Amino acid sequence: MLMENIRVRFAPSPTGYLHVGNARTALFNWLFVRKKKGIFVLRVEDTDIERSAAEYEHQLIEDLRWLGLDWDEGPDIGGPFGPYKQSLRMDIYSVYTQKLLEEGKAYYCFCTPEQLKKEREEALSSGKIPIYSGRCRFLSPEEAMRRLEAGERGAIRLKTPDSGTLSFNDLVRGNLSFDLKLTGDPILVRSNGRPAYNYAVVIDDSLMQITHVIRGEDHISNTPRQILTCEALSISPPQFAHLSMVMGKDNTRLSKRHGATAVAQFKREGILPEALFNYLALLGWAPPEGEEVLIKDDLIKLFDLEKVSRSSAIFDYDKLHWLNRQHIKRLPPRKKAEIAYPYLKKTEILPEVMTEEHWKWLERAVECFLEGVDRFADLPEKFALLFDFSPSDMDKETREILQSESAALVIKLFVKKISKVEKFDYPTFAAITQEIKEETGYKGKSLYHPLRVAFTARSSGLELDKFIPLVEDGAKISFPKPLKDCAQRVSEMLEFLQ
RNA sequence: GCCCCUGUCGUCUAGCCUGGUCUAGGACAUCGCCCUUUCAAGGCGGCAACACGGGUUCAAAUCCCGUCGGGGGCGCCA
Repeated sequence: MLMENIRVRFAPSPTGYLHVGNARTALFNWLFVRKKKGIFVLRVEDTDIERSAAEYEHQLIEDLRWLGLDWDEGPDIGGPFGPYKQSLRMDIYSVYTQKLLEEGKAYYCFCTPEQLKKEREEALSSGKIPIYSGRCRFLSPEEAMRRLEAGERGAIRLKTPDSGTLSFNDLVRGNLSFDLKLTGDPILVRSNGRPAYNYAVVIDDSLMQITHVIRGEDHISNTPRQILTCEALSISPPQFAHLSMVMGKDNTRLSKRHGATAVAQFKREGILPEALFNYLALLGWAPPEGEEVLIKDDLIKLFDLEKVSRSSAIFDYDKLHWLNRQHIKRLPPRKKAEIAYPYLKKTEILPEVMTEEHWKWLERAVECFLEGVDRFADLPEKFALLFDFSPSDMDKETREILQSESAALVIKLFVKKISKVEKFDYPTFAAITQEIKEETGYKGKSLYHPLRVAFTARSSGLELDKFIPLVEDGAKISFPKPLKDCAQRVSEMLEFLQ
């Protein structure tokens, strides 16, 4: 028997791709509940038919799973308190609505949206409180019935107190209190018969026995309304915890113009799910010990909802990238190659069908190039060092290296010597350069720099002890675009020079 | 306009509840040095913050008040 039966939920509406802000909310819920060994519920809030789409719902589930979250009850796996989609729960809500109407705790409102909008604007411009006037509150039930029967469509509102204070304890912010005269009668059911968000959540959370509601700060001012609804329904409200918002660099809500915001986008760029997971957990929370590179199990152990920051946090792409590098490093070589493959196949560096020989080579190549790479999507560009060798496209800096006094001689000698060797590898390279060094007296930069350029047509890149074996072995394997070996490269370079 | 939340290095934060141990700690970024046949990685080091103004106190980042800044909300959106 569990001492406390903690149940939390993540309740997104399928109106767009999963945003990192929402992902963080989901993650904090997950961390909290996994630590407490409770139940995580996924519920889809699709009461707004105009904006919801099935396509988004699938994407949402996929993104959540990719991030590494799992749930114990949800629309895709069912559970004892289903259905887990609000659009499938319409008849449930109406039972409660009937009850509230009968008890006189809710009433029909026939004001039109246009009328309400006008009133709101007038109130705002004259400095008054822009809340519902309560005009229909005093309509008798008989009058309401009459108008309904006459074909008028009405929304249903909750009758709320006109004065007093309502306060509740927020798990991250402490005691919060609100002046009830500033809270108008909220719409429970829209005139199209669909429940409004604030109403549906209350009923669903109660029926699904949710004990802790962990959500964004933008819901703080909804909370009094929801507690009032609980009271009308005679149910006890859950505990609340409101998380701060995620901002962009300019301290406005994180949006597309700041960079990637959708989980799927980070996935596409080659951010590891464990890195995004790790980063999101660090956004507004810090582990007590100081070590920040953490995996899920560590995070579950260390997480503490009450230690979550109350102020908003700016999303830092640099730190995400750093964490990504840290997590990439921890991956076994084969895994890195497998993740890298799609990115390289897409740019036609690697073939559709990979032999074991390809994989082995790729493992080595990826191991070399991944150093200092932020995301897997940056890899094709790095591989160009191997696959694109064109002396005619060299940049200014590279050409200058070739114009140094040592360059022509070193390359010429090298071509001569390499033509005599059976098998070229790094030790051979070392031997040849040693000979050139002795013959010409050139050493260090003046010796190696021209050779680097001769091999790569670039002034920087991999270290040659890594580059040479990779190219030599790669040249023996078939690729969509063949890999030239070193001998060929140097002679092409010499040709170009003359 | 009104209400609510929030304010420690450029950024994420530790410390704040339970004043002194804070000449404010860590991480990212940045800068410098080392390593190195370039770059990166790695190692070492530097720069850098208690929003402001009043109180309370022997003593305030920590407690109180005010100001200012930032965010959110005031929907038949969620």
